[in-house]
Amino acid sequence: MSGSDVAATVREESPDKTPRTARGRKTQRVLLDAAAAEFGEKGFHDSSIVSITLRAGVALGSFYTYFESKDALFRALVRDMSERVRDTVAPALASAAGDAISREGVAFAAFLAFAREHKEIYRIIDEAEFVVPDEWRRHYERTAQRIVERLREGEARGEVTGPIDEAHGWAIMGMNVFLGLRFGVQDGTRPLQEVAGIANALLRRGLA
Amino acid sequence: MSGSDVAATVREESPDKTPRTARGRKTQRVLLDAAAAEFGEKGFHDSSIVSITLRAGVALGSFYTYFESKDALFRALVRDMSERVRDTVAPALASAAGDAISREGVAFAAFLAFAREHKEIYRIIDEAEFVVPDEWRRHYERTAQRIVERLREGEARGEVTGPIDEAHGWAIMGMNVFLGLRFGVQDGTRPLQEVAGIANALLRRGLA
DNA sequence: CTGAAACCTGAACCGGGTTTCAACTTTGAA
DNA sequence: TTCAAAGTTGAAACCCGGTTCAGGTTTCAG
Repeated sequence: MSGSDVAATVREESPDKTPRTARGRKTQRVLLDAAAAEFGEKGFHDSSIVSITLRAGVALGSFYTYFESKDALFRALVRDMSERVRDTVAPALASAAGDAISREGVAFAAFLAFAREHKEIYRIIDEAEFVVPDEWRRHYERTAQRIVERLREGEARGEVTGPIDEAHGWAIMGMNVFLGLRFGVQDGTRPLQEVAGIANALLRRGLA
Repeated sequence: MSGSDVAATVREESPDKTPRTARGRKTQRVLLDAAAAEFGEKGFHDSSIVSITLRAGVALGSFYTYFESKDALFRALVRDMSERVRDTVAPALASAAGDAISREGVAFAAFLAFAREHKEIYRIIDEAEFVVPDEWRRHYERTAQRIVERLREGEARGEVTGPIDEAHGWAIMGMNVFLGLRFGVQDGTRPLQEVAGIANALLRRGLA
């Protein structure tokens, strides 16, 4: 997350908490990174602000200079993660050739690689369902929407058979998420292309 | 969950807590039901044992006659939910005709209907990822395994093109779970058959 | 009918974690 | 250089909820 993104996210929640100096921005950044590590390891409820500030090498009280509460921190973090996933998949997609379906394969492969590298980020978004449901919803709605848009472009080019529905977005996203969980987070050893290949064949031709 | 199932689940965790009399079994049942409602509404961490016992109309201390801890209760509940889902899908499948793929459609439709009727159960299983990860894993591994087995039977009958992989199970399960979330829990108004139809067409022929 | 086991009760214990706050230090614009 | 604003600090107030426990009540096998 860029500094300005953090600021924007925080401003929405609590206008006064935005850092005014370079020193302040640095401290907020350190807290955010420490929080990502902590939440990724222990989950939301077993993480404590004491432990996060300890990890960040900052006094307990300083936390409340930049975040209104533990929830607000988690919210900012989820927003950050969501953007990171998007910003990882987008460039992979930009440089990819092929039809709409093989492009979905590229997107999934990029996501899977990302999940393997950032298991903690993956987990944070999942837990958002219970901690900050609106932020969680926002993430998945946008992700599904992006899939639908890509498929509709493919539909316009005659690469996929329409009509493309919102349900297609959610179905493919669900596929990707669960495969990412199984072969990204739980088991990171299976060749990435093997999994992506199976998923893409399913998407292209179905099982019949 | 039948009484014996509860007993079995609890026995694994804490042999002494099994109720010995009819009165005891009734109290445990009341607690379990109150807990399901409470967890479904508030999630694990915003639910309290005080509130659960209040809801159940039972003294706080009685809780510990039947459950070792809040976690143990949640564990028993997850097991219960998992079994209920399985026991709802199985009979629908048993009386279904058609090839392996349309049978998956039947299974999904049954699941979706179930999700609409028991949103709280759905949510409990989701949160298990963070509260009782082993129980959560058990649930999804078994669910995926069942899908794989059904597809392999279809493969043997030449109804689907193999080889069927573990990844197929997770992909289809992910699809079902996310569609269940979107069109079962979030939006319960869209015609069930419409969603099931889209999912099944995707599964059968893909998008190309 | 009887008494030991099972069950019920809720006040109190207890640990942990979030949040506040008042005193102190650093920053940076004028 | 100066000083008001921004940032830092950590002890402690405060709150909450899981768990325990000792004493009373009910059940049911013998």
